[in-house]
Amino acid sequence: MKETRLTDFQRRVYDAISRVPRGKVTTYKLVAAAIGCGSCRAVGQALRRNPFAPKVPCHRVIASDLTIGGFAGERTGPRIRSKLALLKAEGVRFSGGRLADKRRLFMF
DNA sequence: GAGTCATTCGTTG
DNA sequence: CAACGAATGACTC
Repeated sequence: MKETRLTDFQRRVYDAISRVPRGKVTTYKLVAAAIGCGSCRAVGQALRRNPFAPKVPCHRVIASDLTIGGFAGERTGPRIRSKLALLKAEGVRFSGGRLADKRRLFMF
């Protein structure tokens, strides 16, 4: 059991996503910019491990291209399907694997 | 210490 | 318009 897995960076990522209201989604780049990181990959890294799941709605984070991005460590597969279904259940509509309404994007 | 990653941007064909 | 490679920052083994 190691608690040291949480770094200052990860803490900011989870905090940023945690403040995203239900029915809205955010992008890796937005989160990265919100925490002050120049790399969007670092954000995905934190979500991929997601030690705070499901406390942290990592499924509310999509790519800046409005694409679904990834989920559960997979960029594609049945897990992504679940992510889409989950967002849809929250009021977020996706079309062709991309966010139908960018207005659902939550900006910090 | 090196490799990997759920990304993004820019350039080239 | 489409596709590929390079860049970047952090995490894990």
